[in-house]
Amino acid sequence: MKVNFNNRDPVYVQVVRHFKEQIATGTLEPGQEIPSRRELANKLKINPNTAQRAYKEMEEAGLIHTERNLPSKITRDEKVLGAVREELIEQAVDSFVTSIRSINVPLDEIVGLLQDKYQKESKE
Amino acid sequence: MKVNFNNRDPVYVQVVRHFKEQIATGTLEPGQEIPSRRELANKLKINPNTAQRAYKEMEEAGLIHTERNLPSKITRDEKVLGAVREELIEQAVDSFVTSIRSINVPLDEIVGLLQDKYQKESKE
DNA sequence: TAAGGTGTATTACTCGATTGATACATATTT
DNA sequence: AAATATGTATCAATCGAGTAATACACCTTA
Repeated sequence: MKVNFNNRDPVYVQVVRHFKEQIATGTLEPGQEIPSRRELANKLKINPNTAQRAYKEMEEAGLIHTERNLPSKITRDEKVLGAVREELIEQAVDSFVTSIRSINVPLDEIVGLLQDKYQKESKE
Repeated sequence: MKVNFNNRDPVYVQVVRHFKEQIATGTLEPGQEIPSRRELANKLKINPNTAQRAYKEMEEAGLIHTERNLPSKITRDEKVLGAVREELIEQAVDSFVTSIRSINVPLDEIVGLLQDKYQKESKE
């Protein structure tokens, strides 16, 4: 468990994003248990309330379930789980298309740039 | 002159972005005069200081030049002008690649989505 | 000369999101 | 029963970006 925090976005947003990525890539599986609020807070060196806020968002989005004091679990709802990946992708594509179109960049040029950068520079 | 403001980003950032887009697409030409701070503020219904801040950013970036009280002008420095387009594109591509890669989306799938959306939905 | 436009600097305020402190009920465990 | 861990709710504090108020020097022009 490791999250590369940036200084722009709120911590709780980045935590949610991180879980969504884990779900989208299958690293987190349906029904899998996740750390408690306080445990997560310890690992990530963040305030427990911040962890709670992230979990609350995910709970409301139906991504996780919590019963009493038992460990929260990733939902088994395939529909919800599938939508996570689609949502992340659509969001990225939409925002990208908006940016690019306002500069009138030909599609060919874009695809070329993407191919260059996609596999490359996985490092840093 | 019309800027579609959103509620996320600071106004002065959006103003700068707007000018950069105009430059990148050639709508604003080298040496062309731009409105005074107060005039722009009137048109866009924003505070004159906000306009000033946007112009200051552009001045520091070398995008515009200001002499005394004369109307500010778009720079004639071709190097700077060309870099604007490249910067906008690179920024968009980088951010997109980062998003997409963390979800492990195959490049083929991406290109398909892009082709669908790029020409489409110019409306809304 | 007076008036009105310009760019610019300094300062203050606002305002809201984000984070943190604290408390409470429940459940489990020892 | 006591202790500890859990989820949750409420409230307070912070804190900094963004915006605004104001003033000043300059120039042009009427």
